[in-house]
Amino acid sequence: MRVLRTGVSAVAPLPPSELQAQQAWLNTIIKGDCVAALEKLPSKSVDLVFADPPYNLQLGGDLHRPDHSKVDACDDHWDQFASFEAYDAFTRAWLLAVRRVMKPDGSLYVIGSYHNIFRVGAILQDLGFWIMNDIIWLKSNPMPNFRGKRFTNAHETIIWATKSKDAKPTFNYDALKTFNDDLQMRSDWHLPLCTGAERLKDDGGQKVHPTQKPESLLYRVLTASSKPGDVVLDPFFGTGTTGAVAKKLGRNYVGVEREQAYIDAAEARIGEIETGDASTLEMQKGKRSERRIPFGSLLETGVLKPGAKLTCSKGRYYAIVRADGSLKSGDHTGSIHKVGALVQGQQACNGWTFWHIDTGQVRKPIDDLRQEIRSRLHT
Amino acid sequence: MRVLRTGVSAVAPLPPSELQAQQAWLNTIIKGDCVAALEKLPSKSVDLVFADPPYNLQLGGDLHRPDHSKVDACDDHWDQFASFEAYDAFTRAWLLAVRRVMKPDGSLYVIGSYHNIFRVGAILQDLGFWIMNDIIWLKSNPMPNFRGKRFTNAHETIIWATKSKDAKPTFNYDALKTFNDDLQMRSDWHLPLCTGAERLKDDGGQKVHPTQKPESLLYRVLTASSKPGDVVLDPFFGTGTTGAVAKKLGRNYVGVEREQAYIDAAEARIGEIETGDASTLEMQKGKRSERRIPFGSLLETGVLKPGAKLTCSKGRYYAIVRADGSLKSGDHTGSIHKVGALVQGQQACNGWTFWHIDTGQVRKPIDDLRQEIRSRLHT
DNA sequence: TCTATTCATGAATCGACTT
DNA sequence: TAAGTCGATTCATGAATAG
Repeated sequence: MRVLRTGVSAVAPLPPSELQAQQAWLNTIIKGDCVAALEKLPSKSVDLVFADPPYNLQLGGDLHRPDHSKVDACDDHWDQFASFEAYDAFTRAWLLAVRRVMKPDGSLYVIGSYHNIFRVGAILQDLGFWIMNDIIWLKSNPMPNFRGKRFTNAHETIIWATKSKDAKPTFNYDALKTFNDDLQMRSDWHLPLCTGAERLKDDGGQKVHPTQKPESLLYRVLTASSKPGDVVLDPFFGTGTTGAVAKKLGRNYVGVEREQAYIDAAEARIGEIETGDASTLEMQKGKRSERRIPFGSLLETGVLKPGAKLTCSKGRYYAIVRADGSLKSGDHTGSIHKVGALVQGQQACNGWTFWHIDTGQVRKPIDDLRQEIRSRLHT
Repeated sequence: MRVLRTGVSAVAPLPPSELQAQQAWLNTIIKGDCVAALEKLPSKSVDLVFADPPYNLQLGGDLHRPDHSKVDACDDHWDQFASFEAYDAFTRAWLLAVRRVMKPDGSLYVIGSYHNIFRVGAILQDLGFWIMNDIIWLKSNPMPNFRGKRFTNAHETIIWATKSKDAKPTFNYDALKTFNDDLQMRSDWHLPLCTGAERLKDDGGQKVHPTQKPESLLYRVLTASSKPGDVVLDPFFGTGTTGAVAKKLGRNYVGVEREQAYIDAAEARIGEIETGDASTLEMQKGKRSERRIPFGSLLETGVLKPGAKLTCSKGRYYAIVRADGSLKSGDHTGSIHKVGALVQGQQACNGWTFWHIDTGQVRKPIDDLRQEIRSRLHT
């Protein structure tokens, strides 16, 4: 087994120095176990690490959707660990290996879900890493919760850490602020899942990797915490999203991956990428559309109180607001929309404009109350 | 020092049983250290716990300076390790105390930031708690990052956990869905900070508590994971947001707090709250909690007659109703569910929504017929 | 060619009750 | 306790298909 593979993308996009040009591992994928492979790299050689380690999901039996189709779960062998202890030992080992190759002012990003991220975060702290932020990737289109037993798991957590408290990592504050319409970039990132043409598929049309990350996510990480010519390491390279974005943005990458199938897909993918003129590249922007205010917010915020009486504009129908945000009108209960439709005997109804509330001498639609909350949120 | 304080709000809002009315600690604030105070409570007596623990018990104020100014604290590895260890020991102690008083199917919510939440989450898992979700409170109006060295820290993390993997916690799925305009509730909650009139101020206009949580946050937690009459514990009661919302929503509360000033503020605050009346506190129920109507009832009541023809929504499949409540479709016979599955070649099928009947010009699911019987039974 | 409808799918720790 | 039965349960998006 060759330890170093020189793939189609072996030429560094932007080697800023003679020294880097001599390093054979730049812009390659190293095949093998993460810890062993990282021993091939010199210490203090990496500016930025993005790590998407196994999440250690502990799934039960099969899960079916309401239409009885089966959910294609992430049940690969590499995600299975015998115990929390085993997962912790694995995590400590790769974090130490990564720590050695990081430059003193380098940055580390680790992504995970509630299954593993708390263990990763605690171990990071135990090893002396310094957490700069935790960042929330909010998925605009997550998979729903089919059984109605939990909240829709609509996000993942990313930890940004440095090697020590004293580190002074790259942080392109102004670039991010400009990108974000002159507002500071926040710790919540609204980005869609990796789907469509970006999602790598095999000949059979099946996804190549169960957990391919969107390029928009890496784009934001690299834009925030690296400079052109920097070296970006991904110790769990998978199908190479990190390498693809690094090449696009004129950064050098180095990946570590165990599965040959993923390496092949990644090399083909990165080979097709051209390093762009950075000024022409555009980050995928978060949705800035006006946020939805659910009816329940009127109760949470106290704008409306449980027991309040709502009427239609003419006072012909009425309903009582219950604490959980449902309405009750005679035998009918349900959302403002559902009850609005039921009392009128119609198929559908916009509860926001149908239901009114009497305040003093004025009867106004509850949509006005929502507007009040919106203006509060904006200030 | 009195261990039990019977404040202005000592009367339980909704004691559902004689037993609870006899328990002196219900709807009181217990003054003292969290672990010691919880020993006064019987085991398995609490339905829901909301905990907002200190972030830095032994770490000093270092971690939380909003201006990120350099701290002159000892930062060598040993001290750092010792500090985290002390925090971990504290966390383990109060989580074990809470675990004892939780009912087997009770829920625990813990809120924190990146400074402490990873340690809390890992310890939760180590102690055998089972994480149901992590929830992100997204602040619509967070404090900006003044120095431009990090992302604006615009969120906090809440962990929802049960005592064990096998627990079956209260989760008012349908109420939350109705609350959220008929979309299932997600793990990201967009809520503003506690400001304005809701924020408790002392005579000098200074905020009474540095980290008062908004009532909207507790409203959602209690709406999700408790029922009217439940017992809600807050082991770090502060100025009593948990108690205030519990009383509003007809839940019993019990708080633990060390600082007399906070206890005074909380008792005054809760004393002014009025509990909503029972009908408005009723939660939107799902179908599962409604009375079961077997298919045979449709025949018994004459809503459906033997020999009736059922079809799927598109009319592609059909079946004949037999007098014993079974269906016959070609060679397939059996229950509405079994025959529905068989004709589609699937493992399972909800016959109530799969099979339809033509009534005049409308084709409607037989579930509607069941609904008619239900409403008849209610009147 | 354009529009409307249907279909597929994404890191998921995803029953409850009776016999 | 284990097995069998009943029957509850999904949102956003893009691609494919139909009109």
